[in-house]
Amino acid sequence: MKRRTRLADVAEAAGVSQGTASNVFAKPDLVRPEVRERVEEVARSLGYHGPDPKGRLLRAGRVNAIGVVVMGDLSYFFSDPFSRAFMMGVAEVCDARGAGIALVSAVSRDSANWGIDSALVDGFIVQCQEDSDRLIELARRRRLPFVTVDVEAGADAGSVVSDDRGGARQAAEHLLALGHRRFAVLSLEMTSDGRTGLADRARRATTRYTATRDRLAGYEEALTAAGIDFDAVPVVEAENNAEGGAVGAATLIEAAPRATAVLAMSDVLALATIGEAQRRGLAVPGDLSVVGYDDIPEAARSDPPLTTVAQSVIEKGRRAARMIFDPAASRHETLPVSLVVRRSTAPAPQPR
Amino acid sequence: MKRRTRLADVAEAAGVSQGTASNVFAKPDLVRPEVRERVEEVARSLGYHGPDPKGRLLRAGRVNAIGVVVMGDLSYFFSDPFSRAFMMGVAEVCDARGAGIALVSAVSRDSANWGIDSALVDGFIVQCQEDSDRLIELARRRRLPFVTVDVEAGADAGSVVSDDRGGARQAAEHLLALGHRRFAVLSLEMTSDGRTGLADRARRATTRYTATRDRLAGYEEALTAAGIDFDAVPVVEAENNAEGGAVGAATLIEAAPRATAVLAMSDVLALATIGEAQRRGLAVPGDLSVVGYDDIPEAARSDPPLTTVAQSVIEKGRRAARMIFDPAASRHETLPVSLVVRRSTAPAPQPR
DNA sequence: CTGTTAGCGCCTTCAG
DNA sequence: CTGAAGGCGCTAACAG
Repeated sequence: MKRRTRLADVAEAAGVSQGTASNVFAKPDLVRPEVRERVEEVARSLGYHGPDPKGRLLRAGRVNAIGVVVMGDLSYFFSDPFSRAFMMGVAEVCDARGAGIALVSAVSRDSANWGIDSALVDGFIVQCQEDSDRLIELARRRRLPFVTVDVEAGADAGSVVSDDRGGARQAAEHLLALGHRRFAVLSLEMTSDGRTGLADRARRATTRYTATRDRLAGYEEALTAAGIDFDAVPVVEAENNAEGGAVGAATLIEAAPRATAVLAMSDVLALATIGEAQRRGLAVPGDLSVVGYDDIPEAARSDPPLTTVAQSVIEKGRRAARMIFDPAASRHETLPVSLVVRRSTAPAPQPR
Repeated sequence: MKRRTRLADVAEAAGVSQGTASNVFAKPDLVRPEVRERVEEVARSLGYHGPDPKGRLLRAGRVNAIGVVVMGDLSYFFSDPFSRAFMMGVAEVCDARGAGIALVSAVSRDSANWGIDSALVDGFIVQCQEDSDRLIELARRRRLPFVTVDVEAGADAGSVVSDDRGGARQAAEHLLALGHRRFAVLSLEMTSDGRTGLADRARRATTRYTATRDRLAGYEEALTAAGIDFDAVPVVEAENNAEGGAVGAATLIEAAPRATAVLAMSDVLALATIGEAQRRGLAVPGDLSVVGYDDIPEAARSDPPLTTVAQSVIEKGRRAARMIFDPAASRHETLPVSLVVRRSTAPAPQPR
């Protein structure tokens, strides 16, 4: 036996037309019971177990699944807590619609691979870090609905972003309200060149990662409005993990020994800063106040618990998925953020 | 404009045959540069951005993606650490092959939904809980390669299981060696009826989930061998999440106030037990020793760090995925488990 | 109810 | 190198 049996074989063997055979499986009520049974009988004896979705697909045009394009490779994706929270939101919406989720890695260049070019899906959700992301271009080529996350991609795509600038501003305003005047910023990476350390104004102007850019802008806006010269505030770039944060925090504390407040662009960096400060005998928040960003679960359990800016990653996933399914829904959403005040911030110490 | 432009339209507009147009995109070297450029030019002006994978699929027959059938719904899947680890293994293999991953929810009943019947994939990995799983039957109908995880499905399917019974026995033997004699078991669910709470012998006899059944058998084997009447050991069934675990742990502690050792069938349940014990002023391991199962990452970071049975879930994922891609690979594998002793277990407190 | 017909979009022969 | 033709498996539309 060469070929897998298909619907036409069954139809022929049962002496009915292909259309009728199709109905036996897709719309059984339309077929007279005796005919139906004969066809089913023949199908069984031929080892045919129902129509192949591949054929149906071409006809129907819809896959009933959406593709989620992940940065980096698939196995990193499953190890990343943000992706996970995001996917919970996406999955919730897909569950409700009976849709599937296909994971698409961004690293594939070869068109033989399963990638944005070749994935069988009805639409894409693309997580990006830069406005001009190559992935957006690829997704656009597919002419399928797609939504970008954390980046605005233009009129043809939906987008879900969170109010990074506003969140950063709130963090800075909180510290200003506590009387702080001498700040330092521990920044996420600005672009993909792997550079870390003190970032001067020229370096900051090259920022391509939107989250970094917007949070920086938010800090600047608040401090400038309070009459502080932002160019005099040291900004240190660090890799967003515990080690990178410790290195960055050390650089920061040495560059700005008189600072009383640190604005950290992520909780991971903020927690590393607290650790480094304590190692050097600085009390948090007694000598140094620290504000983070993200509100990861660890933020509530640290010592002291971290004041931070909370964003709902799950909600981001929900909105993104909904945009794919509801073409009528709003195309661009900005999710609010909120400042969560815990105990890593306190009034500025009195100058002596 | 009614229809999306397709390859045939481009070919016609460019005055070449469809075959040539196809080659322009799939095998550019085969086509004379001047012709190629003209076709590309026409394609651009028509807004055609390359062949649609849907058409290719039917011809090629391969999707280049595997389906992972998850128990329960998709959003639960992303919240479960065990699934996450498993997927890291699967993803690693898929990355290496340039294959994609499609998530298929098991709950779908409607054939219009994306389910095992309709997913566009080249093979399935099915995580099951019961031998006679309905999912296995559905997967078999698709006539695609499939492998079952945690269950042996028969000759036509591969399978990857781990030595649950042996692992459970080791956990119990460890506690016995520490001198414990008064045990309690916090069990995973026994079947799909949603029931939780104390499970008597009759209830236990109805167990359909293989992991639950085998671990229970392992505990029983070890305790019985040590002369302990397993029927007198309270067994509480709980949902495998933080809330369910807390409820179950509370029930357990109340049902067996004198127990010195808890055998928990998952780390999630074990961690919940530790939390609940501490909330009630019981010291772990001073008053109560707790052993988990799985060795999820959180187990090493808990307070106290959890003694548990490690199974390499990542490896399970790797093996399962490899079986799909390599029809020649061994079809049935049993992965070993190992006891990881940390600090949630200690010698039994002296009876007073 | 049932049969016929005509594609869905593409790729791959096989001739030229 | 290029063109013509057939078919991958199925279903919707339309006649009987």
